[in-house]
Amino acid sequence: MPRSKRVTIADIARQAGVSPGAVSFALNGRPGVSEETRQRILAIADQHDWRPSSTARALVGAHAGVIGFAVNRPARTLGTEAFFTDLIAGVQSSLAARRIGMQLVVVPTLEEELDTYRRWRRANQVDGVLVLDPRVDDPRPELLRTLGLPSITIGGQPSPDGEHATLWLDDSAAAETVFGYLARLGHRHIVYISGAAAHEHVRLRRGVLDAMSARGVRGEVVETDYSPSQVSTVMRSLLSRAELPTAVVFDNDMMAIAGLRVTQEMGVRVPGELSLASFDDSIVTGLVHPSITCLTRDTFLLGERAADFLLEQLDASEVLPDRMGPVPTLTVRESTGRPVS
Amino acid sequence: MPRSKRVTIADIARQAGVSPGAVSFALNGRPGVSEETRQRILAIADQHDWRPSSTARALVGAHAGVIGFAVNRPARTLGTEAFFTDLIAGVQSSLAARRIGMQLVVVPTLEEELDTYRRWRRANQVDGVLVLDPRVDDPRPELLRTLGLPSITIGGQPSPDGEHATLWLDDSAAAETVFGYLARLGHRHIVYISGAAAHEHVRLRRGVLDAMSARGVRGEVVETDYSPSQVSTVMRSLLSRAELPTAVVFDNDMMAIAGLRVTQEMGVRVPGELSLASFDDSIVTGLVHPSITCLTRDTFLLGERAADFLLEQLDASEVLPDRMGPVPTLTVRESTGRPVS
DNA sequence: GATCGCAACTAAAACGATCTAGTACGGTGA
DNA sequence: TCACCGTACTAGATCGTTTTAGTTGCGATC
Repeated sequence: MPRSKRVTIADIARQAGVSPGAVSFALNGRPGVSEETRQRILAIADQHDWRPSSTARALVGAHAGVIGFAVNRPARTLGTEAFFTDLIAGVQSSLAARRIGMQLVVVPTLEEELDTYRRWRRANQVDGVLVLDPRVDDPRPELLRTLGLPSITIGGQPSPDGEHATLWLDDSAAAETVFGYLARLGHRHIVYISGAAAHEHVRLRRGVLDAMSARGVRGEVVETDYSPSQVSTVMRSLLSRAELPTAVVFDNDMMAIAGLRVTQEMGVRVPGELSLASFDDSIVTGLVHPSITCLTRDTFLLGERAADFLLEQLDASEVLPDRMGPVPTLTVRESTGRPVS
Repeated sequence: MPRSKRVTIADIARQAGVSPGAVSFALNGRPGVSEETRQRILAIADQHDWRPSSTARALVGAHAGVIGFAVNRPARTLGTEAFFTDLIAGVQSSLAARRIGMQLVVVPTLEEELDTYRRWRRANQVDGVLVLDPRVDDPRPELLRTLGLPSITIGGQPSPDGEHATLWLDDSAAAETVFGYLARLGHRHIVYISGAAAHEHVRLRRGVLDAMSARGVRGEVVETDYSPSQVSTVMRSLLSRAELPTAVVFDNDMMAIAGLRVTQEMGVRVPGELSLASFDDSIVTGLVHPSITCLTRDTFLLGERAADFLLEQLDASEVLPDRMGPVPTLTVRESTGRPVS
C-alpha cells in the first residue's frame, strides 16, 4: 500500500523553505510574511493545485467554506414550487464563483430547524445560514443571534429593530402593481382568491385591495389553502353568481391555472367576460391558452442577492442594514383586458 | 469572556469516569467496552445532548455525515424542472431520519463536476455522492472509483460491467406503456415530438415506437431542443398537413402544454381529432383543459431510494448490484381517446 | 552601546474526534 | 507457579489547519 500522496500544508511549507504557519499567513493574506515570500508560497501551492482542507479549517473554528440552508416545508410538496428551485439555483450561481459550498436540509418542523442550527454551530459546519419564510414572532433570528451564526432572512418586511439582516420584498408595491393595473383597465369589481391569511404577504395584498375602494373599486377576498381543488370549488361558486366580478386575481400560478380551467368548463370567456391574473409567474403561465398575466419575480436573482448578502455579512463585524429584493414586474399576457361595460 | 461551554468527548469521558477512547468505542458500537459501561456512557451523552462533532470526525477520516450532490445543469433553467426539486426532496426525506446532511452544488461544466469530487475527497467533506444524468463514455464513475468515493448513479441503463452501482430506470418499458396504450386505443399514426437525441432515453423511446410498426402503427419522430417555442413551430406545421396524425406524444409536460396551446389556437379538438400524451408528469398537466394523459414517475420515491441505496453502499465493502428505480404508471386524463375512424 | 521597535519568521498548542498500541487484571491449564 | 489469553480499558498519536507566543536579526534612537 503506497503512502498517502495527499498534499498538505506541510508539503508546501517544506518546498517553500518556510514553516506551515507562514504558508497559512500567506494564504489568508495576513501580515507576517514578506510580499516576496508570499508570492513564492502561492506559486508553489498553485503548482501543486493545493487548497487547504476545509474540514481542518472548520475544526479550528475558521471558515468552513459552507453556508447552510434549512428549509422548513413539507418535503412532498416542495417540488411543485418553482420558487424553491429557482432560489437554490440563484444562490448556487453566486456561491460557485467563490468555491463555497451549500449544505441543504429539508426539516419537517420549526423545532427541527432550530436544532439544525444548533448542530451546525456546534460542529462549526457552516459559516452562516439563509432563513426562509419569515413569520410573526419568529424565534429563529433570536436563536441565530445567541449562537453567533450570521444569517440573512429572505422575504417579509424590513426587520423593525434592524437587528437581523433581511432581504425584504416590497409586497405592497407588488400588490399595487397588479390591482392598480386592473383598476386602470377599468375593472370595478375584483376578487382576490388568496392563500392562507397567516402569511404576511396575503394580509398586505388584502390591505392594498381594500384601500382601492377610494378609487371606486370593489374588492372581495376569498381565502383558500392554496390547493387547486379548493380553488376550483371557490371559482365554480363565484361564476355561478347572477352578477360576475370582472377580474379575478390568484396568489400563484397553479391557482390561476386551476381557475382558468373552471372558466373553460363553464364557458366563461377570458378575457372577454372575465380577466385573470396571478401574483406568481412560472414558465407554464405563458404556455396555456389564453396565457395568463402575472407578476414576474426574478427568483433566481433573489437567490444570487441573498447569497451575496450573506457572504458580505460573513466578514462584516456588525449586522448589515436591510436590503430590498428585486422588484417584480407585471408581465401582461392574454388573460386580461378591459371589462365589457 | 466566559470559557467555551462547548461539550466535547472529553467532558463526557470525564463524567463517565473513562477515557475519551472508551466513549468513542461506546458510541460507534465497537468492542472494547463492557455493555454496562456503554450504557452509562450513552446515557451521559444523551443527557448532555452531545453528539460528536462531524467536523472532527471528518478530519480523522471517519464519516463526514454528509453526502454530496453535484448537479451539472444550467443554473438558470434548473427551476423549470419539477424533477429536480422532487428528487432533492425525496433524498432529503431519507437522509433526515438518519441525521445525515447533504451538500449541494450546481456546477457549470463536467470538468468542474469532476473537480468538485476531487475537492470533496481531499478534504473528506462527503462520504459518498449521487451522480445524475449518466452519459455515454461517462468519465465520472471511473474517477469516483479511483478516488475511492462511493457513489450511486441515478437513471440510465444498468451498468454493463456492474462496476458502479446504478439505480436505473426502465425507459423501454415506460415507452411501451405509453405507445402501447395509444395503439390499443386504435391509433395507427403516432408522432413523437422528442428532445435531443443525444439523450439515451430519447433513443430508447424511438426504438420502441419504431418496433410498433409490427403492430401496424406508423411512428414518426420529430426532434426538438425541448424549448416550447420550437415545439410550437413543429406542432403548427404538423397540424397544417392535409392528413393529421391521430396522436402526438411529447417528451415532457411543458412541451405537451405548448403543443396543446397550438391545437387550441388552430381549432383542433383534443381528444376528438387528436390525442396528446406526455412522458413526464407534473401538477399542471392535471389542471389545464383538457387535462393531459401522462406517464407519472414518482421522482420523490426515486430520490428516497437513491439515498437509501447510497447509504447502504457506504457501509458495504463491495460495489452493490444495480437496482431498478420505481416503475412509472400511466395517468390517463382527458387528452387521449379513440381516434375517429 | 544598550535599548527599542519592527518585520519576518518559527514552534507548538489548539480544535475534537478516531484508532492503534499498549497495559492491568483476572482466569485457565499444565 | 508460571506462561498465556481474553476482556476492558487507557495513553497518546493522528488528521490538517489556524493562531498565539515566542525568536531572530537588523536598523534606528537616545
